[in-house]
Amino acid sequence: MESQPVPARPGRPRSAAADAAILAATREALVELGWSKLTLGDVATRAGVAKTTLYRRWSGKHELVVDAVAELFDALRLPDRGSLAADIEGVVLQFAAILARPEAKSGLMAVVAESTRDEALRDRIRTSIVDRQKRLVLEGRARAQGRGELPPPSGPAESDRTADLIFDMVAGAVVHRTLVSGHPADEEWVRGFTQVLLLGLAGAAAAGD
Amino acid sequence: MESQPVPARPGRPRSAAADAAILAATREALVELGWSKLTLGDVATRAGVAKTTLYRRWSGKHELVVDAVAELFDALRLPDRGSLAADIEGVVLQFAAILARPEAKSGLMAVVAESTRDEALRDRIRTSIVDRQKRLVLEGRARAQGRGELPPPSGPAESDRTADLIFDMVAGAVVHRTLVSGHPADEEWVRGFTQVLLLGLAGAAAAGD
Amino acid sequence: MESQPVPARPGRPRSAAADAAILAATREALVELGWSKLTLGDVATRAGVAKTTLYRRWSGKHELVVDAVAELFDALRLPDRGSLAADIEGVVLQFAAILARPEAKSGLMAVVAESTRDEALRDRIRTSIVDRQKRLVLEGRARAQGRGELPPPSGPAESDRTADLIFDMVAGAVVHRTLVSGHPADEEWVRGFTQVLLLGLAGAAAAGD
Amino acid sequence: MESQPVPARPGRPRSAAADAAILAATREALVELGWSKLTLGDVATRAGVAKTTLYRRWSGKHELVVDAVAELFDALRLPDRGSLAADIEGVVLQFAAILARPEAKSGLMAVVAESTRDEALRDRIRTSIVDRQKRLVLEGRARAQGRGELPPPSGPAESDRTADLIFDMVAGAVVHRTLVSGHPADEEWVRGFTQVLLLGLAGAAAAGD
DNA sequence: CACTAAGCGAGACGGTACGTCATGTCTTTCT
DNA sequence: AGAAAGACATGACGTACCGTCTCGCTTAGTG
Repeated sequence: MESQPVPARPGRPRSAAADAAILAATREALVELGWSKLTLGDVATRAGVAKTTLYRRWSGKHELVVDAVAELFDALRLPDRGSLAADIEGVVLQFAAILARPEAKSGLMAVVAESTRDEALRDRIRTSIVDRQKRLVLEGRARAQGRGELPPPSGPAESDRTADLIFDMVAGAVVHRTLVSGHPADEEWVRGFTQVLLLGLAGAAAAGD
Repeated sequence: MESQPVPARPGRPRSAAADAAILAATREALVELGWSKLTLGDVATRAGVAKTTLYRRWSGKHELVVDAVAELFDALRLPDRGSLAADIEGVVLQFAAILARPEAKSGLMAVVAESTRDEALRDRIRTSIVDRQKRLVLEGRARAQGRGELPPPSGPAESDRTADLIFDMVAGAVVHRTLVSGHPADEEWVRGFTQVLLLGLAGAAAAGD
Repeated sequence: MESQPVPARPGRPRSAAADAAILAATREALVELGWSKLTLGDVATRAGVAKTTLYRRWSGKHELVVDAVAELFDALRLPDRGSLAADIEGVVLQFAAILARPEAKSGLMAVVAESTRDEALRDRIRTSIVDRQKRLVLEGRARAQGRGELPPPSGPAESDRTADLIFDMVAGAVVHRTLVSGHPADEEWVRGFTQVLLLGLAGAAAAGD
Repeated sequence: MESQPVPARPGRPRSAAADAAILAATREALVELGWSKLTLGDVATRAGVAKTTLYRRWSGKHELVVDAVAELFDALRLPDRGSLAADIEGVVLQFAAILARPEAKSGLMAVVAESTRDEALRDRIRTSIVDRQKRLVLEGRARAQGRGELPPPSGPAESDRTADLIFDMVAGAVVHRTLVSGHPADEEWVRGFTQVLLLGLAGAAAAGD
């Protein structure tokens, strides 16, 4: 029985090790050089790979950096600290810690900038990074509902709109604080921010009745 | 009064018209080409100016774009719509409208990205754009205090911290909504966002007593 | 007689058809693309053969083209037109006709150029092309001696030196006329050239006594 | 009075030193590397010049090498050795000496090879090298006519045809001897060749009456 | 009214990275 | 073991832009 749908194409298969080496080299170069001085030739050299191998897999600097940065955010976990507020503070602190790393901040804003003129890149960012982390908002809400901190789910449309708003507010505030204002998103700041967010959402939910 | 007649350096004075032409050409090129394809040679040509003239005034692409984009945000005004919520909604909508323009979003994110590795650029952004618009938060709060919607000013430290938080939350959420999530920051969204923000701030103020 | 049944090496024997297909494809590519734009990948594709197959038989572009071009010159025949002058004119015209073909001129000069720095290639050219066609000079002289147009053979050293000179003069003049001067080596030119050559050789033989 | 018709174009003028340095570097690279391993990047480096500067003046490797090699042949002089035969031997020996230099032989055949498919290159070779050296044939004949070794000039058409034939025979034979047969065109060979050529021409002239 | 000093348009210059292409080798699977 | 397919390391290609420079010319103030 041919249970695996592997096409078994002719010719030498692509090296799986090369992909990993390239993404790691990309992050390394981002740390050392930053976005604007990162060159694909240099990444290829660091990865011990030819430039052609790199171009065979990615169409350019932007696509490559999206993939390299996306892996960083996969480390995010929703901690169970006993209360909704504490859970949120925990995940926001993790998010802030990732954003504080040079390989994340330098590359992330640059691809967002480019994505304003490149539909395909925008989709790639949304698929690889944004939508993938929205799970945290949904998990957190579900857990809070289980604890009785939030009312049980209402209509899905309302749900989605609120989840999107939460995501934009959390990610936006942390990014702006870190990259634009240039101050660290430390515990104190996160506590204040979370308080405002949760009280505001609670108030809006009450008013929305 | 500006009584001083300028140091009066020897030699031919710099053309004032050139500066304006260059900044306008920069915005035009941002609209047509976006950040990454904008070249200083092209900007110079559009402005009817030699490349040397451009380099005599700005040290590079990043500095030039900061100045070109900064002018856009100077059009922001705090409208008097009768209530704090309405005032905020008004100014957020203006902000969203500017961010929706291609010359703003493409350039702004790019210089922010670069500023993560360039202290001087970070300062220039803060000076020319961020701090300059923080006036809107302060004006809005003062007006609301005059109306009695907010309690009179307490200590300055507390003040600043809250003003910074508000600024990060507003700017961050609108930027993230517009550029990352890719949805328009329209009236409905702004109303929901403002409601959460104000209720959250009020609740936090009450809790903070 | 070739009675030996070949060493009979283990494994799949090499395809004989492949060799012919590759040489034909090489000439075809020379016609269409010329030497400098001919690529081995393209030749392999045209021949319906993998690049590896090609490299198993030839060590590179130069060697391959030598073999492809050498076959063209094997078509040269010494015609029997009744007199030495007419015989020479006949063979020179054939030579000129081959040199006029694009697959010959483009490739031939290129390998000669490369052979100035590559001893092995120089030998290959001499073996496969030059020495092989020197037979025409020897045949022609023998036939003329049979007819009594030339005196019977003298010492072998003298012979060889004269044969070499004739070959250099004939091949050189035709090549230079065709490729450098860019004019056709037509009947009129060949008649004039042959006349000078034969009268010169006769005079030199008389003076050399 | 504006006697010099110098247009005085705007902008920085091209560096004359760069041209000379590039051509010298090209010859140096031809000696060390030969045609096929010569790269324009390397030439630029040797000349202490940017690749762009090189491409601003020449459209590619072939054009550049034509100019670099052409300068070599400008050193040819028609010596006055007292007789036509001696004069010819002298100039042929000079020609052979130049062709024996690696920077000449490697490059010359390569550009001739390429010129079979490139009309512009063919013209450039003819203009810069071939036609320029045809002067030697004409000078030599004029001098011999002055000495009474040759009859005074007849019709110009006949003249040109004979001059072309002489040029093709001399250049062709020396090139073929040197590059293809791979033997040096030394004094002995040149004497033999010149004898055949002159006796042949004399005989043909007599027969052509 | 010359003289000086800087600004200015034009375009050449030394660099650096780009993204593509060809070379010759290798690693697959199939014959 | 040969062959087809195609990935791979290497390195040159020709182009584009960067930021600097060197021209000749213009436009002020100053002596």
